[in-house]
Amino acid sequence: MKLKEFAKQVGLSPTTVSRALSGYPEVSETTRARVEEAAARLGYSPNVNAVRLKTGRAGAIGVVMGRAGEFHFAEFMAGMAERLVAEETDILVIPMADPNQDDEMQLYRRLVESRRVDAIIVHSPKPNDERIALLHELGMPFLVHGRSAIDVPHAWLDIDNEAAIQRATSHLIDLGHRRIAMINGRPGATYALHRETGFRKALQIHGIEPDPQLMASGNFTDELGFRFARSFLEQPNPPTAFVAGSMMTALGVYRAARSLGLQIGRDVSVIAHDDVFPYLTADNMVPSLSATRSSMRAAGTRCADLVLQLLSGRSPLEIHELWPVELILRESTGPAGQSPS
Amino acid sequence: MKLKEFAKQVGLSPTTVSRALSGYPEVSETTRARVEEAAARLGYSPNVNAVRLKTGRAGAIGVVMGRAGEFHFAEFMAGMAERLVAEETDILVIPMADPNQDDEMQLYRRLVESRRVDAIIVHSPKPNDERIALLHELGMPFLVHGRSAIDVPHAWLDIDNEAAIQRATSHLIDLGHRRIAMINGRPGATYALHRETGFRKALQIHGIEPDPQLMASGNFTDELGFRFARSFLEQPNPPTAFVAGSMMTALGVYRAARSLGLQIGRDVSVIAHDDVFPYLTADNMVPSLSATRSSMRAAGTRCADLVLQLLSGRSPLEIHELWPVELILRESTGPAGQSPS
DNA sequence: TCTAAAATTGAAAACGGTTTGGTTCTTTGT
DNA sequence: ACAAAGAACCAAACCGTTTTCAATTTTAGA
Repeated sequence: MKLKEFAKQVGLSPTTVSRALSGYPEVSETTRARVEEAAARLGYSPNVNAVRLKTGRAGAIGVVMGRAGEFHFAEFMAGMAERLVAEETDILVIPMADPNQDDEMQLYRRLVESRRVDAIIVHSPKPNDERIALLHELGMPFLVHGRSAIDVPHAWLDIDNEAAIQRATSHLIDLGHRRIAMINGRPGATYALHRETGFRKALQIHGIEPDPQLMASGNFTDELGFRFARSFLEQPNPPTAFVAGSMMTALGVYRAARSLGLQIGRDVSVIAHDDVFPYLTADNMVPSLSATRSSMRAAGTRCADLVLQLLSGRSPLEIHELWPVELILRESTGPAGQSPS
Repeated sequence: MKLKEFAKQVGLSPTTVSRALSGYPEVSETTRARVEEAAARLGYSPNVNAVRLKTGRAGAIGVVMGRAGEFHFAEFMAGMAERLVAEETDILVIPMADPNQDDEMQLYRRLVESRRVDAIIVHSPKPNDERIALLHELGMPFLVHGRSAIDVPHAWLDIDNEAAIQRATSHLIDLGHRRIAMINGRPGATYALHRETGFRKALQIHGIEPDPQLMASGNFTDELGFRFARSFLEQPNPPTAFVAGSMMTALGVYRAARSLGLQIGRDVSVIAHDDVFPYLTADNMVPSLSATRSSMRAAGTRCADLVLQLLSGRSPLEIHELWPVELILRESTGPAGQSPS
């Protein structure tokens, strides 16, 4: 059913019908009601592509998906979805071909030029992130999930990784731990740097020298969690506590400790960062996992919200949110005992 | 840069330019080369919205995302992305408001009417799935990931859940297990029914009566895995083996067994279904997990491929793929010993 | 060399809406 | 009662392509 046809049925001009449905004020309330009723009854809805062409709006927010099937991704998107379901806006997932640098820039460039999205969400930014510079230069509205030190105005939402890890580490130190290992996320991303800073600060405040032998980084997988933890624990002077980057990493750390006959919470303490997944909860691990916690889903919801604000004209300069992170203490952390021999 | 303007720059009519770029045969190769060079140099690319309006194509495949942040989802999408990155097709994620039945139908109806997607992928179908009937009725191309018994022609791709679980169960029986528990997925979905059938068949062939007290179903979370396994193991006549629906379920089962001092692979055997996640591998669990394995990512890639075929005219009736599932035996399965007292 | 057929190219009409710039019909103020 | 302002509506232009149909140029055949 096309507008022209529909308008004829209602006995009005296309102009008036269009205005009635779009909520313009210059149409009387009685006609508006009549039009809306008829639209519902006859099943008329404007052709999206025509609307988009005319208005220049794409009606979608773009999210570039990396190759590594990040398990955070689904949660974040579910969160976005929660906010966007009421709007006339969908989520466009853009696959990233290669982790190749140039290609990625090309991808963003083409995405902007193709006008398929009204805004873009940038994930895991680096301190000096080219994507941010590019999007700013191209004039595409965007929101950064995470933070960048780049000198370009941009909207962002991030969790306070530094404070979270500093607090977690301090807590371990307060428990008497002196040799603390850190398994961080992929190097390069700002969040990993922030976490490292938080870690180092906590050590420094308590006069502990960080040991590069106890610091590692890589993807958030149980595999790496295990490998790093195991190799640390097999060192001559092993750590008594771990700060782990993710739930999956923590699973690996648990496994490594167990494989060496160490009891978590007594022989070895563990704190991990928990993005809150419905299918794997820190509370349920054995022993339950102490964690710095921040809901990835909530972040998705809020990011969607902020992007909508951005699109309705709010300045990116006003949109900066730094979320505090909870520290939930459970059974995986305990006082440092005598080093197990 | 608009077509008209660009055409003028190249010294050709918009018609010819459009044809040159779309690969039509009636334009000479020399002009095509010239146009393509100029397009690259001047950075011209057609306005997507205009193209979509004119051609009626949306250039996107729709995937409806349920509320439960399924961890499978990201893998499947990553797989789709792998195939679609080369095409001019993106993935549109449509958030589902409520798990409410009517609402879901409304959602699909509106999605089709809005012409935002060229095709839809339907997940976790039920034997008599209304969505399939609706999409068929509305004439929207779609592919079902999973299977439905509904009497409506449709393209589908599924893994052989029944055979997989039957084989897994048979293997446990061969090892001497007689009391085998099953923790299945959400009731209602065909895949859960198929798995149950496979389970029952294996028992029946060996003359074992299925015990409803040892069968449960629910979301794929570690939480439910733990709860069900724990309650089963605490029964007077506990199971000696488990068939678990997912990796997360298996984590819960492991935990439950450990919490009761049972050793997996000796006191209790476990086989789970593994969708192959980069961040949590069956091989790395302790003890390593025997599993029925099928790559969710590969399914995503193939589904994307099949949808493209569908869109280029292949009949849905020809598109039926049933993937065999591997059974990988590892340490979590062993001969049934004497019942631990 | 001339003509019919084939290969290229272009002009203009869609595609289905939104929005500008009137036009007509009511109100309101005096 | 009359002009001016306001309310409600409409005709037509436009968004940026693709595609039909027709015109022009080349090529091939005799």
